[in-house]
Amino acid sequence: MSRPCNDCKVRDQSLCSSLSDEELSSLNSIGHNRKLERGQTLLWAGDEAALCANLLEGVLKLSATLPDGREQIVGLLYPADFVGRPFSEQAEHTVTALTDAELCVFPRKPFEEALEEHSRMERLLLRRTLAALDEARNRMLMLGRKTAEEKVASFLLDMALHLGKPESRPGTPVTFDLPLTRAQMADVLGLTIETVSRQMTRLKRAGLIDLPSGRLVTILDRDALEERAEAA
Amino acid sequence: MSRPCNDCKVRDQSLCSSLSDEELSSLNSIGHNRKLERGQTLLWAGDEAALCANLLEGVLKLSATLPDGREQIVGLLYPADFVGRPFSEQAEHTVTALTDAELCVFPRKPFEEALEEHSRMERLLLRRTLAALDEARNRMLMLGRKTAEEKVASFLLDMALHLGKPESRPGTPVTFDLPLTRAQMADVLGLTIETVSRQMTRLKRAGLIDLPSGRLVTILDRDALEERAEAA
DNA sequence: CGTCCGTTTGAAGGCTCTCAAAATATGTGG
DNA sequence: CCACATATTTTGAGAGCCTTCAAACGGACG
Repeated sequence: MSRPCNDCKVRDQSLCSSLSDEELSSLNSIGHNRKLERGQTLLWAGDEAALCANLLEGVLKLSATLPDGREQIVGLLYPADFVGRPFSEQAEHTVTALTDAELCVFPRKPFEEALEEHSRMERLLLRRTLAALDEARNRMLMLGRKTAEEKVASFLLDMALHLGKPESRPGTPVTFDLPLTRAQMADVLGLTIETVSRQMTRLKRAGLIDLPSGRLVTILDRDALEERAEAA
Repeated sequence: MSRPCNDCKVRDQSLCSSLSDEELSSLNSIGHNRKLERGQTLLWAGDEAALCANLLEGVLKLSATLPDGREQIVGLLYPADFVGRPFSEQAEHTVTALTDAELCVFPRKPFEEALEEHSRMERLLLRRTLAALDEARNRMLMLGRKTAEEKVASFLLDMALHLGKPESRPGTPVTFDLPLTRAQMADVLGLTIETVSRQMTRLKRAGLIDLPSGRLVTILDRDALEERAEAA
């Protein structure tokens, strides 16, 4: 058995938060720790969906592709998020690490049994799946109806929520390190690299954000950014 | 109590298919039949999510809007589909009838209790929600990365699947009556009315489809349409 | 210090949108 | 059942946003 769950970084945020310590140790016996390097793929769309997991650390992307190679990132996963597709023989989307990452991995079949055995966990997964569905649908609005500037602004605000320091005072600048390249941002937003880059410099020149170096982003004027995110 | 479930059009396709006859009658006691006219809205985004339902007949749209009125249809619901958002105080998306429709409606709170009581139904809802999530994400690929022609071709194939006669011989033309206006198609595909219309006539002139009258569509060459749906 | 990868910037083109009007379908009242 | 009014769809012309193609710039790493 791998490392005891007491040390787990996401013990009380992941699906496992629904389990008692005893239940947890039985689940733990079928799971094991796994690390991914940036760029490494955990599951390929079309392949057997062999496993499920809790993400402990890092950021993953979920992506879909067309036969000619065009790619769309259809979801981003953060620590404590659930990974995988129970009850499906085949993975529908590809799961790849955007940063070095760490997971608690379960073979799918035994995990499905654990779900049926631990109804509180099943219930929590249902709630999370419903929330993920709402989120995916909201992202459809962004993809179908927002302009390039609105898309980039929305994306930056979303990243700030996930990566920014917890609750700095409103009005205070927030800084974070983007885990995505421009190409990956483009694949999230349904744009091209060049368009993303141009919109970033536009926002910078407008004084709404700063790009100090590398992939660092500082949000200087959150309110103005929010306005541009949905053309009030 | 409303009409007995034995007459139900979707008794063994809806969520209820997971219930025994006795279980069903207890659920039935909290549900009632409701009809919607074309254009009528069942739930408004932002309002209290007061109810859940099984769709018995007709087609519904799920939509999201931006403050300035731009709209995106984020999902279509067909008979036997589940409607609503359990465990959420607020509806995230607006639900509106595209055709006259009939539902079996449950107040949300009692329905949530029924879910917890009938674990097979809860499990089935989980599976359906996971499938809906996969579908929503695939639609993100369409919105973000497909051209107008590919979007329209994909849409027509999708409609044929849902509305076409069950399993006509491959190669045989399929005809169906679109439940959506051009404007609604545009809102599904993230395009404008005019672009949708132009792509439809292009496909017609190319001999892949026919538009006999009104909203009737005939798919003449399914294979060719599939090729244009994802630019092989 | 040179190479490689990612980012930025520029110029031109094309796909889709916008604006506009004609054509067709739908619906209503007489 | 027809005539009119309304809504929807089609078609056209032009503009604009984003893409494509290309090159310069910058940072990381050997």
